[in-house]
Amino acid sequence: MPELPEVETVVRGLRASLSGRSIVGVRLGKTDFIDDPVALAEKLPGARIAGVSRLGKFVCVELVSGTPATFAERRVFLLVHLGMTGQLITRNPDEPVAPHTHGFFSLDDGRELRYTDIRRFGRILLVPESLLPEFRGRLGAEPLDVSEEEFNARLSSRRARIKALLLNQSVLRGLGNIYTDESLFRARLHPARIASGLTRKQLHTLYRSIREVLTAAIRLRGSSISDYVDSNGDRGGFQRRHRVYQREGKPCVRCGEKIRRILVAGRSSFFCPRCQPPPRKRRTRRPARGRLG
DNA sequence: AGCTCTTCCTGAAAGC
DNA sequence: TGCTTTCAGGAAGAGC
Repeated sequence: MPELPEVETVVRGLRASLSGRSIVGVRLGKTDFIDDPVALAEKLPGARIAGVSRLGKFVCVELVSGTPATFAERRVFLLVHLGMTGQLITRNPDEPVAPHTHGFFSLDDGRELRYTDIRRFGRILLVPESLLPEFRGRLGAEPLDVSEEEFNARLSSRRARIKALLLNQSVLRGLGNIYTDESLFRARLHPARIASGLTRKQLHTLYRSIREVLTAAIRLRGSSISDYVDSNGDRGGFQRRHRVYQREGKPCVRCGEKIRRILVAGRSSFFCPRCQPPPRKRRTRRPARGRLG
């Protein structure tokens, strides 16, 4: 499932191959995951791709229509969220089309950018330049850009479980199930720990761990555990470095204890019960047994 | 504020 | 073997 490192890898590939190209045509299949398919088909043809960047888990394609010298210039951003199984790949039109390909964006050099998404949990939307700040504002901080001070401020007063907060895109944008589990393992923090109960030092370690995990994962071009491939259709390599994710029952690389899986915030959460000790059980007030308890 | 539950969707895996 | 059921999961929305 594409998280920050996977999306970053896709973005780097697209930036290299799409920058300066123009979109000359749009063909769509199923459109239930597209906010406004009509607008997409109307506004994209003729637009020049001025840049490709990443906004959390969104691929952000900057499009410019019209001639720069005229008032007709319009800058819009094509935002693509890959969901669980989304793929953005550049192909030649004569190459075979993968099943579940629902978007074809023809380019002026003869190639096409294809969007494939088996489960259609992805999302495609167009955001005009004027509304981009608002869109960005609804998302949290970039995990690799956020300062340690802001990171602390966003977590230290929250009473939710740390895993739920790390997954929440309005707290930090870009982390998903794989990288929260891997970061928490490296920080030796149990996923169900309450954020406000963490010490300064634990938050510091977590901050560092997230950076280290994401940086290493980007270096290996992401994790391919199911459908993820980059913009060339190539798999990533970080799945070989997972220390807890999908390793239930296997020995902890640090202490040998069996990795466990529990549900936290409705998500499978993998952790080492020895390296990441569970939080103290919440005191449940029970009626006093005797007269004075 | 933050929890659980539900919905979307498909294919893999488990169950029978 | 083959059909049916279950499950996974990012995000949003409902309801508590």
